[in-house]
Amino acid sequence: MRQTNENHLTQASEKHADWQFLEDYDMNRYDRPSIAADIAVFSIGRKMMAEPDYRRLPAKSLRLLMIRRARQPFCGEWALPGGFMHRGETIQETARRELKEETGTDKAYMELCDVFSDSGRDPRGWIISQSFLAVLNEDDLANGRLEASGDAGEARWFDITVDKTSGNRQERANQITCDNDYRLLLESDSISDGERAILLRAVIREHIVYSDYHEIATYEVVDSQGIAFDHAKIIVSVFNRLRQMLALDVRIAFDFMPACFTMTDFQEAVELISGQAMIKANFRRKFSEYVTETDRMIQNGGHRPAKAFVRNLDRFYQ
Amino acid sequence: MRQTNENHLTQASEKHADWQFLEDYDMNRYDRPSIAADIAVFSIGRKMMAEPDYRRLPAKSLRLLMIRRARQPFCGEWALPGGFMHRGETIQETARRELKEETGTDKAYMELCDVFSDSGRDPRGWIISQSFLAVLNEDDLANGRLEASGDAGEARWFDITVDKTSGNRQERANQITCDNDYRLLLESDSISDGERAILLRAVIREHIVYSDYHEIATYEVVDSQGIAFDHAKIIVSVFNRLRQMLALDVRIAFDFMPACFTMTDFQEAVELISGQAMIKANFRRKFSEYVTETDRMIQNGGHRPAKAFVRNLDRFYQ
DNA sequence: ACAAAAGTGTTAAACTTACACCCATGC
DNA sequence: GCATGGGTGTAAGTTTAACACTTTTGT
Repeated sequence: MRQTNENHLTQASEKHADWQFLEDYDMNRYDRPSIAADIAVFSIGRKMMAEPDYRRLPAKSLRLLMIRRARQPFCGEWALPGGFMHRGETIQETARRELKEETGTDKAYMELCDVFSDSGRDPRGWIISQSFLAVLNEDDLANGRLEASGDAGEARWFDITVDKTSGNRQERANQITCDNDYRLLLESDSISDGERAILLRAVIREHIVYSDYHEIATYEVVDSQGIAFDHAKIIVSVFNRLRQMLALDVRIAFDFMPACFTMTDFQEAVELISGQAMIKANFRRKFSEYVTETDRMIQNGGHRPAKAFVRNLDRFYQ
Repeated sequence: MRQTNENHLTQASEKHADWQFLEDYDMNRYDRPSIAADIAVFSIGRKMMAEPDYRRLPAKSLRLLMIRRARQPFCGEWALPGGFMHRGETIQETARRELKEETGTDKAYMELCDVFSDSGRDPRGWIISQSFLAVLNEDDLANGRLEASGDAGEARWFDITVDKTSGNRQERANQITCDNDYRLLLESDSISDGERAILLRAVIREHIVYSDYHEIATYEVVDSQGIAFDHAKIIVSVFNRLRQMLALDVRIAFDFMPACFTMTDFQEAVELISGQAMIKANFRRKFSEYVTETDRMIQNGGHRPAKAFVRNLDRFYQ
C-alpha cells in the first residue's frame, strides 16, 4: 500500500511527513474508469472544381478529420482521432500526443470542450471521453504528414455540415422544454486517385429543460450511420462550441489562417465557420484592427491582385 | 473476460453480435485514475453592518462555499466541496450528488469548467479533478440545510476577492510570453455565535505563451495558505470563467437572484461578479428586456419602495 | 470588352455612455 | 428637512448594417 503510492510523491505532498493517512484511503477499493481524449480537428480546405474557371477563386469548405477504425468495436466505421490517457501526463498532453500521432503536427490551437461519461457509451467498458476542439491552419497542415502522404490510409478529411432540422418548445407550469434536432453530414469527395466518395450522417437531439431558473441541456444520438461510438454527438457538441466561440471573439478564426492571407480568405473562413454571410465593406472595417497590411500582393486569378495581411499581434494581447 | 464485460452491455453495443473483439482490449492492462468532481459554489450574501442605519441597504458580497477537511491529507485546511465519481453515474450526476450532500439542495445552475490532471496534484495517488461552477440563489439557499442549521460545522461561506497583482509581457522573435499573478482572498467573518474569523489566501500565476499564432495558458499555485490540494488554482480558474460568462451573457447573473427582486438587487449582483460599477439608468435600459415588472413593491428602508421584478422567460429562450 | 474579385464611401439606425434631474420614504 | 435609494430623460459618441460605387486584373 505504502509502496505503491511512493512513486507518485510530489512537491505538493512533501508537507505531509506523516503518511499514516494513506491507510485511510485505498485507491483500489473503488472501481475506476479509463480516460480517453477525443479530438475534433477542424481545418479549411479547398474544393476541387468540376469545371475550372481562370477567373473564379476555388471554393472552400470547413473540414473535420476522421479515422477509420481497423478493429472492433465499430470496425470499418469512422471515429474521431484520440486515445487513452497514460499515467504521468495531463489530459491536454494526451490530446496533443494523439494529435501528433495522427497528423504529424502538434502545432494547433487546442481546447478542452466537454466530458462524455454516460455509462454504456463504449461497449468495451467504463470509458470517459474528454472532448477537445483543435484547429489546424494551412501552414501546419502542409508540414504535417497528413497532406503530404496521399495514401488512402486511415485518416481522411470530411466536409462538415450541421443543420438544425427542427425545434419545438413546450411550456408547462414553471417549466419550459425545448427539443432541437440537428442533422450532421460528413462528406469526403476525394477526387484524387479514384477513391470513392464517403457519406456519413447522423441525427442528434438536443434536449433542453429550463426549470426553476436554470437550464440543463443533454444530447442524444437518434441515428448514426458510419460514425463510431457516440462520436456524432461529440462532433455536434464541439462544432456548436466552435460557432459560439467565433460569435464571441473572432480570434479563433485566425487559427485557421496561414501566416499571410488576404481579407477575402479571412472573410471566407469566418463565413464558413459561422454559416452566415457578411457584407464585405463592413467585415473589413470591423476586423481591420486585428490585421496589419504588408507590402506583398497575392495574385489569385483573372482579377485585381489582393493585399497580403498578417495578424496584428498587438491587438491579440489586448 | 467475456463475463466481466457483459453487465455493461447497452443499446449502443447491441449491434456487435460478435464479442470476439473484447479479447483485443483488456481494460485491466492499463493503469486507471480516480475521477473527482470539485465544485466551486457561488452565491451572494448580505454582510452584517457594524453600525446599522435605517436608511442604508445592507452591503452584499460574492461568496464561495468551502469545506473544512476532517482527515489527512490537508487535515484542517479548507477544500472545495466534491467527491469521487461512482460507476453508473455521469460526472454531472456526481457533481449534483455531492452538491446535494453538502448543501441540502441540488437546485443550482451547474456547469463543467475544466479538468485538472497534473500528476502529483493529489498525494493520495492518480486523481483527476473535473471542476464545476455552481450558483445558488437566495431561495434555494434558504431551502437547503446550510443556512438553516447554524452549526459551526464543516461547511462555511467565504467572501471571495481575486485581484490581478502583477502582469508582465515579454516579446521575443515570434513568441510573446505573459505572466499574470492573481491574489486570491477568502474571508469568513461569521459574526454569529462568537465564531472566529478565518482568512485564507493564495497566489496563483497564470503563464500564457503565445507562439505560432495560438496561445496556451497554464496556472501554477505559487503560494497557498489554508487551502487544500491545488484548489486555489481551481477557484481562480472557475472564478475567471464566471466573470467571462457574465461579460458575454447576463443570464448567469439571474442564477444568483431569487424569483422576485428589485433592479438594484440585480445591478448589485452584476457589479459584484464583474467587479465593475455601472450607471443605474444605463443598466436598467440595457437589461430591461430580461425582466418583467410586477405590481408588487419591495420596501427596503427609509426611502422610496422599489418595484418588484421577475425574469422574463420569453427573453431567456431567445 | 467583360467577368470576377479588390477595395472605398455614404447614410440611417441602433446601441452605449455620461450626466442631470425629479420622486417617495422614514426618522 | 434630509439622506438614501427609486426612477426617467436627453444628448453626444460609437458601432452596426445596408447599399452603391470605383479599381485592377487575365483572357
